[in-house]
Amino acid sequence: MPKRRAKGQSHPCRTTAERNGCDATGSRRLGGRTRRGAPSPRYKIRRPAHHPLPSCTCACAPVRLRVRSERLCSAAYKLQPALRAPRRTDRSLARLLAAADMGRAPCCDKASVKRGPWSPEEDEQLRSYVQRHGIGGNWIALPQKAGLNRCGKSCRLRWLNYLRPNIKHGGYTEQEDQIIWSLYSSIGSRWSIIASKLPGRTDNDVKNYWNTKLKKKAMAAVAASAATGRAFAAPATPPPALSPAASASSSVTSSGGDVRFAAYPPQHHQGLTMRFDAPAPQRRQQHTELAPVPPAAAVAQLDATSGVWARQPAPASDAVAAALDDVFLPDLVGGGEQLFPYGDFFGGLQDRAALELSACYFPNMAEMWGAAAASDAKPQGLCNTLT
DNA sequence: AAACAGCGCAACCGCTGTCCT
DNA sequence: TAGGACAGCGGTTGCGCTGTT
Repeated sequence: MPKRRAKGQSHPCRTTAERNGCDATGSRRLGGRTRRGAPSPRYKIRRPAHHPLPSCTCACAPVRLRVRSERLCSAAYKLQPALRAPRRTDRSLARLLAAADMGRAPCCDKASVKRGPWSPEEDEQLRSYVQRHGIGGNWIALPQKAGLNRCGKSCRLRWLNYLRPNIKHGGYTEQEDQIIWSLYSSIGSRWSIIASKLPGRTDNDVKNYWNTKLKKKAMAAVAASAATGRAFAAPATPPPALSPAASASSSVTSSGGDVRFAAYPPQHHQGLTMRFDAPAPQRRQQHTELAPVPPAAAVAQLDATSGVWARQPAPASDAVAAALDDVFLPDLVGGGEQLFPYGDFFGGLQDRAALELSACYFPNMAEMWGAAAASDAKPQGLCNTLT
């Protein structure tokens, strides 16, 4: 049964008493409050205006953007200051301008297609069609062929996130928690990459899981460690060896990944910076030429006696930190100024544990970005096999 | 019994990347 | 080089469920 009721469709029962009595499961069903209009906390976190690049002389000064056209840039800014946003390109600006000029072309006629929750019948219709014919390389055309009165994007989403075989829902293990936690701290909210390391999980599911549960768990752990004055402790359960699939993807350039797992976990880490609400790093195109990054083993050493992560000698540590900044923060940190205010509430501590764990999956950062580039952030078994 | 409040998560929205002409 | 078309991604929304008052 779909959980959601279609927009504008009132509940079949009138009174609360009736509602309470109409639950098919037999349990009480009370209240039901919508939070319409209440902005989510994340919504309030807006990226600040960007700083101008010396090379950009236009009024907009779209920083660190790949916009070369002053004409497009100025036109866009005059039209809508909000267009002053990261990752703009000439191409995207031109498209935005065109959309503003003529009205955005919808991907489908939203008035005539069904929206909202999927019925079991629709699910079966889509499932059987895809199993018989595949996607056919065109989601837009699929609904018509399958006899579904749905938008192609909606069909795609439903299939990838729900109907696709071997999808897992809920029941996250400690190991999965650690993987998500570690990768998030390293690469930010690149959910498709993170999900690709978790067989059966979708990016949407991982994202929801992080936002609703794991983030709180992580924050509570960090807060607890801060309150006790002890260094932050990572999740207790060590990740076992990589799954065959993950191992295969990782073993190409990794000779030490699984070995490093054997040394996990550090019981106490000297400082950890979890970048909650961190902006996603710039996309892979900007990382095709990577800064030289030392192997992960050089990042930190676990003191077997004390269980404490020992700092490297200052020069090496600085070099590592600088290299990592090059990889992760090329557009966020510049001239000693941090543009996005994230992670500060953890006291500006340095993360080593997260790097350690993520290094198990991506023994070095070059491999990680290489994997991202190779997969184009496509989760395993998703679009690659369907489109 | 009823109302309130918090949460989970499916679905949507808007944008970017890529391919092609 | 410009632009159309489509896939994919990450952020956000909002409905239903459930515990509490």
